[in-house]
Amino acid sequence: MQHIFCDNMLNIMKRYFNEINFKKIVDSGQCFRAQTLSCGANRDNINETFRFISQDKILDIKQGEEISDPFWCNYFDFDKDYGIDFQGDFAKNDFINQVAEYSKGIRILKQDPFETLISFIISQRRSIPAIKTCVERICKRCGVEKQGMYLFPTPEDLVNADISDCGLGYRHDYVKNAAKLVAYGDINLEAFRKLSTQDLMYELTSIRGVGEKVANCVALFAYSRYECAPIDTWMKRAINTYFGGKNPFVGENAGIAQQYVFYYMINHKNI
DNA sequence: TCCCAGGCGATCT
DNA sequence: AGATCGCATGGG
Repeated sequence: MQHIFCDNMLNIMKRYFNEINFKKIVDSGQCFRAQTLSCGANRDNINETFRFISQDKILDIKQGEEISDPFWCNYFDFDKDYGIDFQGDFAKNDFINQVAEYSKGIRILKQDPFETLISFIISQRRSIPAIKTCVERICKRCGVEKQGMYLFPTPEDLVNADISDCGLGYRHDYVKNAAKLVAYGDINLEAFRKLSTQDLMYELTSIRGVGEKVANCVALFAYSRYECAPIDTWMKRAINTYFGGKNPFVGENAGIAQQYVFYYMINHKNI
């Protein structure tokens, strides 16, 4: 079976999935505005607060705290059983074990489609810190202020604002064009939810500045298409280093396996 | 300073 | 259909 790698990795990981790890999610590269709020010296970081922003909601939460708000339960994908009991032989793989241990607690978020689309258009050929800087700039430029934070702009906000000095580079026109498509109703990101993954990918890649990789990110991180596995420079490196150049990230949970490997890779840059 | 970053579109073979 | 190239900017 082609997707045996992904199934095996989830099989390993199910042992660990009794707790979400907010810190890892903040640093996982799937969202760009979540923060770890610094909170004085504590060597165990036991009092760290994590701040998530989605649509017009802000959540401050500490590790171990319960979430009851249905909005955030949905955001953190509580309904998805990451401990799926896959069948098939278990091929012991040292790399899979390392990744599962290292990345345990990350979940695939259900983010706002417009924010995800714009953010990942901006993401191309940028480092994660640089993406965060750009996204924060456009929020501050034209997003609504709330509790000292700035919400991600609506399509209309983005169309009407001058964001030419937000450091977007050649992606500026891509962002403006995508915002116009949504603001003018030429595409309906909510209606995309009921498309097949194949049709969703077709619609997303028809937007200028959206290729296979960015479309996969939007499909996975906004529309929960777990079979979509974005392959960027880090994932290419992983494939070449650990899988002999053959992409193992295929199958119905490929995107989840991909995200765990991605998190491992960006935190092991010396390899 | 130099290299590279969650790539894409245009333009070739 | 595959391979190559230019692209704007910021972080390490």
